[in-house]
Amino acid sequence: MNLTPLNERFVLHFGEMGSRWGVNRTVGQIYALLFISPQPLNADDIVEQLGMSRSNVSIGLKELQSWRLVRLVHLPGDRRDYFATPDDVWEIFRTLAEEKRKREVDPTLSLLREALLQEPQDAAEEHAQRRMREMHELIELLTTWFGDVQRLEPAMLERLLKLGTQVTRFVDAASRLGRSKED
Amino acid sequence: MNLTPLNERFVLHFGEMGSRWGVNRTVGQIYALLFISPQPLNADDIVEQLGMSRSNVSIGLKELQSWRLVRLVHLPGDRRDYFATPDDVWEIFRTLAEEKRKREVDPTLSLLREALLQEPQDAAEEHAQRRMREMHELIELLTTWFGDVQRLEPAMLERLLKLGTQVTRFVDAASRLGRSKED
DNA sequence: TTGTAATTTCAAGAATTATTGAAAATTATA
DNA sequence: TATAATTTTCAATAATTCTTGAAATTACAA
Repeated sequence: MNLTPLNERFVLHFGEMGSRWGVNRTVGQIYALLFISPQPLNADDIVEQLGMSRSNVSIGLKELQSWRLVRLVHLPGDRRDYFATPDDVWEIFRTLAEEKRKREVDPTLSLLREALLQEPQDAAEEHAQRRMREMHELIELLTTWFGDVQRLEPAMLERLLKLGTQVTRFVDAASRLGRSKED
Repeated sequence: MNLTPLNERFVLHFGEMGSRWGVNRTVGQIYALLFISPQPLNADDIVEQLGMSRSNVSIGLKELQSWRLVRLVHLPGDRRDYFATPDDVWEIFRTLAEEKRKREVDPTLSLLREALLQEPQDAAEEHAQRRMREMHELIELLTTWFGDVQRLEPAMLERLLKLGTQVTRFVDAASRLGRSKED
């Protein structure tokens, strides 16, 4: 691996964590390398710096593109494909959250919705369906909230986050004024 | 698999999704079964209903306990171990979030903190460190916020979520009054 | 077009992870 | 303490996923 100790450490860490995040080691490493790189890299740059096969890099880049975590860029007078991560870490977070929802949450929501339409056949199924309803309501609430909040300007989102639990004061006030959206 | 079609569907889905959540198929299935079960189940119940080996169930239950997603219970006059998921889905969500943070976020925060203490050796490292700082700040902000909010009463949390982006009104108001915690 | 550079696909082997039955260990209680 | 019930561990193998070099495909420039 052709990196300074500091950068190697970072890249290796992302490789290791990759498996916990649902991508393999090489995908994690490629992402990490692109994230800290001062300029876009082409596949051969990545091969050279990470010491993995060209085909592996090709597959890994495809995977990262499918997550919309790296974008393809072209440099003038060079026909090779270059890759870069978005500059704005808020945008990265948003993309990651959207993709995770699409892959890890939405299929479950669909299944639950479908299951809740069935007529329970006995007491056990009735109980199971009640549990599924609880799960569905929670996930629905969380994802709806997240989808709404995510659409805020990064600056507003940042302020909201920094405010933290202080917002509860306002939530209390809103409740007293009967202004909360539901219930 | 010894389940009604409705329940089997649910259990199989969790098995499939398991790999995306970072657990294997059997762990996902065991969790799903316990989640919808009207009463706690022992290992042999699980073996019978899911048709997997006793040892696999033992390993899967250990894994779920390490996630604090199932708890061990004992029935009077029965020495076998029974297992159940918490009743409150909010509690389940909270546990899941805490464990995910511990396993998937905290190690990265540590690494970033350590990397940011190093003296950059050249321009490239300086840029890399700047990127790591951006990442660190974002993750720190998100996890701190989440940790705070998570400690709220479920009822308050639910109200907050249902309010959604409406809170931004109050955030605006707070800013105008110079009351926001920082900056 | 044709030739070359660049990228992707593929099939094989390597590595990792999951699953199992059998044996061992643990636990409760007679 | 001995026994029987229960749970865990382990080592073998099955299944899956990853990695690779070579071949095929695609994109582009002359």
